[in-house]
Amino acid sequence: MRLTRGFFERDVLKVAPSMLGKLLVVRKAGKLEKRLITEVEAYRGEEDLASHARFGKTKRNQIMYATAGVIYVYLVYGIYWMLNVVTGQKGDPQAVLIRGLDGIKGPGRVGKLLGIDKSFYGEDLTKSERIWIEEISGKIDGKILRLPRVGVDYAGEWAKKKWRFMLDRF
DNA sequence: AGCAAGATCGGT
DNA sequence: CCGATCTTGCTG
Repeated sequence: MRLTRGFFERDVLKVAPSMLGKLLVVRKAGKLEKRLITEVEAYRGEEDLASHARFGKTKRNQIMYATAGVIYVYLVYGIYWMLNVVTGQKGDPQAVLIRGLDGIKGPGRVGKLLGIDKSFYGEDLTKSERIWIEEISGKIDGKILRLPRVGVDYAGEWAKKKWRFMLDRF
């Protein structure tokens, strides 16, 4: 069953770990690509110096201030599309970066596999016909690891926060 | 207008 | 360790 608005409207530190073990579904060339989400990172508010929202609202990050459940994508290093989900209350910039799927490690590879590009910016996960997240039947066993976020050394103390979550056995 | 750096990855 | 490749946000 597809996740609805309420799931994403909670604080990002609640949403991020609860996205683990959910199924990311993307329609690609007419076929549905379904993968378990195994690793995510939380970015929380303008005060979070690791977040793109640290400069306040800009053209690139404006979607982070929108209603939860929409997608934030951006290009890093001129090559890789990063797939994020906006969370929390409207006006409060929060997002979850999807860093890994079952069998796919690394956010750059996730974007590449799923064919993510600029056209996904602002897509609504609760309504879209080509991308959404589903609850799976049954339970995922194993614990959730909490680790520091990757590639944000410039963020000082904020780089040390353990806002990266991953399923132990993947 | 110009520039340095980037929520990465693959090859040396 | 380094290059790829291009957008972004800051500086002047």
